[in-house]
Order: sequence, then structure tokens, then C-alpha cells
Amino acid sequence: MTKSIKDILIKDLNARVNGSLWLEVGDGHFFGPGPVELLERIAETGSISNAAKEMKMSYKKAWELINRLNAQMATPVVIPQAGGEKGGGSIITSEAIELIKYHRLLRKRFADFLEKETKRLKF
Amino acid sequence: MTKSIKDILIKDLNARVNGSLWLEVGDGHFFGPGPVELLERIAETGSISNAAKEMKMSYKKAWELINRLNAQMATPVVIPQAGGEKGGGSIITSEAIELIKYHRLLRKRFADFLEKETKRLKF
DNA sequence: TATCGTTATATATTTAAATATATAACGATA
DNA sequence: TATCGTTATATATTTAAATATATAACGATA
Repeated sequence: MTKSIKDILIKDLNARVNGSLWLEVGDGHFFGPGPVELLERIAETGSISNAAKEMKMSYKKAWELINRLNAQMATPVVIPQAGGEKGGGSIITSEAIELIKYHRLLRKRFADFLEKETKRLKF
Repeated sequence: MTKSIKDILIKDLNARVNGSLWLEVGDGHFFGPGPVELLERIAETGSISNAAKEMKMSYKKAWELINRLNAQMATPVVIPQAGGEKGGGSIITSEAIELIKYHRLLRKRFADFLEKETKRLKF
């Protein structure tokens, strides 16, 4: 009695199906989990700098990410202001909010897919 | 008349949904596209060394990958032989063949999911 | 027992990506 | 006009991952 691959994957290894998802444009990645979280935190904290700190991401990386997004989108996702009452800050646009919402729904459907595939492995 | 996020993503950027998929066990990645391709090429070429060359992967990386897989699985995926008539070689087990088949089906379903989500973006 | 090309292994080097550091520019406010 | 903390930018350093290189062990065969 030989073991099926399912037996090995599930019974012996307790394996599960996992993955990651992003929006792609032209050649490469465009909008994935990282940018989503960064935008959310910019909205919360009011600045790229603080958002980056919270994520333990270097400010440089965060700024380049936002800069790239703003350049690629037809409409910017973040409006930065250098200088001002408290030194400045950044706000996210309504388009960014829509993007986040869309991505949440998309990820939910993806999570369902992954769960379904993991369950399928078990029966 | 403001643009919806869908308009921006599809009309302006021609964005599509993409992602990657793997089997996970315990803490981390376990079996993704890379290992699948490597196993396929070991089956074709009869050696880890040649398979790695074809993929332009360093032998070391290929060997470590196979070694890790063999250690993690209840049954090895590759049977290596050092020494022998032509210096040696490696063959893949029936479990490896099953794994590859399973992964192909899984990726097909994932591709369908991605296509569906990309189309959903368009309407 | 010499030969073959492979597996198995250690170590050095290269590469790419990230963080770290420093600093100018900014603009509302007191 | 001095101050604030931020954005914006360049450069140095660190880190992690990969390749490159070298070599011993292997075992069937002639």
C-alpha cells in the first residue's frame, strides 16, 4: 500500500496552498500588499516618514515607492507637502482609497481560492 | 465626471492581476514553480548538474533545493547517485512525478482565477 | 587501476537590495 | 526671521542571496 502524494502532503507534512497577488502593468509589479499597507499607514499617520517607521521600512524605500506609484498612475495616490505648520505631511487621494478597497476585495477572493485549494488537498 | 479606479487601472494603465503560488509547510515556502521546473529538467536530463545548467541556476542552489526537498518529504523526490558508468546522475521518484502533476493542475486553476479577476477588472 | 562525469561540500567573490546617514528645500506659524 | 518636522535627494554602508571556484568522494567500466 503506497502513499498518495496527497497523503504525504497533508498527513505527513500538513502542507497548505499559499501565494501572493499583485497588480501588474507592462513589465513588472505595480501594486501589491506592501504599497497597500504603506498607503493605509500614510492615511493614519499623515506622513510618509511615520508610515515608513511603523512598517520598519526605510524612508527612502517608502518615498521611492510612492514616487513610482504617483508617476505611474493617471492620478496621484499621495499628495505630499514639504513644509507647513508641522513641517509638512502627506495625504492620500480618493483614488488611493478606492485602490485599497479594491485590493481588499481582491485579496478576500484570493484567500477564498487558497482556502478552497488547501481543503481540496485534504479530501 | 471623475474617473473610477477601474477606468484608471484598465483604460489608462492596462493593468492585470498576477500572482504566484506555492505549497507551504510550517514556517516557509516548500514547493513552488522553481522546484517544479528543476524536477522536470532532472527527469529530462538525468542529472541535477545538467538540469541546473539548463535553468541557468548554480549547481549549489539546485543541490541545496533538492537536498531540502528530500529532507522535508516523507519520501525522497530525487534519488542521486554519485559515481557509476557515466559518472553518476539522478532520477526523480514517482512521488515527484505526482507532485509535478498536482502542481500543474493547481497552477491551471490559479491561472483561471487570475484571468477571471483580470476580466472582472474590465467590466 | 585509471577514467568518466556526477554528487557533495566548503569557501571566496559578486551582485542586488536594503538600510543608514547627511543635508537642502519647504512653508505655515509665532 | 527662527523654528518645526516633513519631503526630497545623494551617497555610503550593510546585508542577504546568488554565483563562482575548487576539490574530495563516488562507483561502474574497460
